Amino acid sequence: MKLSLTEENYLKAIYHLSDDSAEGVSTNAIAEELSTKAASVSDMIRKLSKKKVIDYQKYKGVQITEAGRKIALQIIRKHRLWEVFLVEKLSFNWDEVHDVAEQLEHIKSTTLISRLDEYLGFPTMDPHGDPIPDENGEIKESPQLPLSEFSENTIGIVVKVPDSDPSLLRHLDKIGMKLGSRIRVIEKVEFDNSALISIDQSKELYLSGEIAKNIMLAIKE
Amino acid sequence: MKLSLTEENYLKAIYHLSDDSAEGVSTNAIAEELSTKAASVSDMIRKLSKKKVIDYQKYKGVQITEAGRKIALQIIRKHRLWEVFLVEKLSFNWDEVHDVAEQLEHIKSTTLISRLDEYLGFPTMDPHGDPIPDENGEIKESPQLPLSEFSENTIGIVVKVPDSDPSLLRHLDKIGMKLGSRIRVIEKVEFDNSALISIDQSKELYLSGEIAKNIMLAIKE
DNA sequence: AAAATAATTTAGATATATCTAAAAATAAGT
DNA sequence: ACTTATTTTTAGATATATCTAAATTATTTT
Repeated sequence: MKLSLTEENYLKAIYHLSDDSAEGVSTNAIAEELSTKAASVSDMIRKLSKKKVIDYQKYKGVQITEAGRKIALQIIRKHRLWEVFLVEKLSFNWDEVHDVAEQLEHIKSTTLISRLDEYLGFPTMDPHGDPIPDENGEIKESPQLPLSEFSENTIGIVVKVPDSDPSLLRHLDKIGMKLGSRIRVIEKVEFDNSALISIDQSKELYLSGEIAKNIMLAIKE
Repeated sequence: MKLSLTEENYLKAIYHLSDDSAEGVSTNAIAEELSTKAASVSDMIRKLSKKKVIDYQKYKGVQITEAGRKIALQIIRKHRLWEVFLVEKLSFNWDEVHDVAEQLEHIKSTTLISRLDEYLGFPTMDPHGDPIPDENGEIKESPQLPLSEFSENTIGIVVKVPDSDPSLLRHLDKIGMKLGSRIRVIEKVEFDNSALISIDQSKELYLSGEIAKNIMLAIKE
């Protein structure tokens, strides 16, 4: 199955939006996600439907097919492997990699991506903690909870932060919180849902409830 | 200056064809190079001319401008740096890298390319021995001659082979001749212009005049 | 230098990806 | 259930990149 760059981006958007609800994905939601107009989405939907990567009935929203899901996962695999490369090998900060990875994910070469995977030591998650699907599209997710729901005196490893908000990523970078950081919740403040935490057994600071809700931790202890 | 992927490919083709002669580059030559039709080239030429990356008068062929040359050299820089990456880091054979590099060269990010350059140790030539332009488009070329013109008992380092012919590249790979190989011309055969050579002070073999003409060596001794 | 040949450009089509504005279908409010 | 509002689709345009066929310009041959 050969898809154009644009078709790949649509399919990826539809895959991501499918996670949010079991319902079909609406035309407007896709338009919003891709910063385009509903009319353009309608056109593309018909094309993708003809290629059997989505199911579609007029006015009923779309659902990704198994074939489409496989393709989307391979694009996501490439995106995340390139992100690991950029951060680990080229010393990018994890808040700088998204735009470049967005381009690199469309490079066509199965040899390239399997060699890259090997070169990086077969990583299982990208620098934001998102899991990297394998060649068959399988994902191994570890059990995780938002920091805000951790109780006092428990420890977790940062495994996921939203990669969509640069200002949050910059802030986390500033306080020294990264993927893999060991977080201990020392004290929870009832009044504003903030929490006193320690990062990597050294720095202690208060984290607002708003931020805590966005940090996913793998349960450690 | 922002160019589309297609515009970049046209400009690169025009740059390469400009080397061959001091004359302007003909429409047909560009069409041939890009496996397209003269009519399409005519259209694109007008576009590139409007963007001031080439000079053009109807029916008179095109000449690349200084601005165009700078852009072409940056694309070539990216192409060759990626080739080094593929061969040195991902263990590609040097006859496998062209198609992938052809895609990677269009990734837009100055940070990416300067970090990649640093990561690779600021290489001066790609795996085929072609020089890598610096950020300013400067090229440092070392003095070189085809193997066929070396006299008996002289030594040279393989610095360049045509990257356009996979069958030649595969053959060179098979006989163990690579970029950087130390070649000694032991004996020249007058009858067919072949030559007895040694590769890296070990393997000895006869090389046809046809192949010898295509191997560029830097003069060593 | 006129005729033949080759190269190049234009005119008109097609395919992709997008848009705005209008029409049609669905969902929501009373 | 009927009107209103929202969502989605269609119709018609625009821009890019391509093509074929015809017209035009340049070059070569005799």
